[in-house]
Amino acid sequence: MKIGELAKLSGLSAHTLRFYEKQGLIQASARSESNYRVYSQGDLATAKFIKRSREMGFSLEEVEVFLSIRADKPAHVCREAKDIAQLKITDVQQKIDDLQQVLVALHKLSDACCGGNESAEFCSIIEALEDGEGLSLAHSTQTHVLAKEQQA
Amino acid sequence: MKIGELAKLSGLSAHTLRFYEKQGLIQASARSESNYRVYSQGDLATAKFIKRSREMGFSLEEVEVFLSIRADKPAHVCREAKDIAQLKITDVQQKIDDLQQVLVALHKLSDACCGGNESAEFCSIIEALEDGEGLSLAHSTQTHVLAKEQQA
DNA sequence: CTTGACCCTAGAGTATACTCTAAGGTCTAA
DNA sequence: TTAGACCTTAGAGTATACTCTAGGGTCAAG
Repeated sequence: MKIGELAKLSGLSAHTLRFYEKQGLIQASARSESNYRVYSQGDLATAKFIKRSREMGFSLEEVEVFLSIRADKPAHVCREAKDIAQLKITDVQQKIDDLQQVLVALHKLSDACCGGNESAEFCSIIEALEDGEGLSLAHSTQTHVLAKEQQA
Repeated sequence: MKIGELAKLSGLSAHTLRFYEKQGLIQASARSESNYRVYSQGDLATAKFIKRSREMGFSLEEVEVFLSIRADKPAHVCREAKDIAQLKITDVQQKIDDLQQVLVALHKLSDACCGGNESAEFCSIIEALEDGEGLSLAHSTQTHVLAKEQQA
């Protein structure tokens, strides 16, 4: 199959597939006479493997490791895969904890405000951000919990 | 005070303060003869305001709105501030929900694996990523929940 | 009068993962 | 034969928020 079909079947875009190829994650098993990428069922499996890994929150770098384990399983041990998964779990748990603290602080901020068409002269949100009272965010490992996610 | 002192007192770096100035968030109230930025107590309050807002998860764009409300409160209403806070709450809650789903899937993935020095030939992590069974991630509003955060 | 700590600017670099563009070639069906 | 859908490449652009560099000026202490 050509890249368009692989894209459809894998759920990744053709652009993304070419990008992954550049990153060394997946290669077309052949090229047609006209230099089109030709993919096999195995390539489809690989594409899906990558997609699933990404959905689980693994970075491309981590996916690369999984792929190399997958490519030669006898040469690797379970620990290698589990270590990555465990680190990711810790990471995700930390993010959740941080976000939960932010959420509590946000609720405090928001709940105190009437939210109406009243002048903001005494808006409790602005006031709270000004004096910082009652908004304590226990310091987590990540200073700017959300900073890294605001590209959504 | 000069930028170094403001940095110390506000907890923002001098670099960041200059960056925020470029973004129009904060201005030095004056310049010295040698063209050094000179900040007032009010500027310190503004710097802290920005820092607190960032810690609450607001983007620079959102902080800008807060600052403009703060700069002329009578010209604004509470709703403007509360709307931003509410949107952020929804946003954060969504992120938490998504991460929680990822966490559950990650646990499933990891718990099934022995994690030992056994050959990865039958590693359940790799297998699960291959066939995608039992890893269902209900589709949330954000396809790649973690994709945006992996710059941590 | 020199050292070291500070300050200035404009602009480039960092992180991650795409996403798109330009300029062109290929293929299929009407 | 021509439109339209597909494919190719290299490389630039996008998002956000910094973070750093180069090259230079300022200032107080010893």
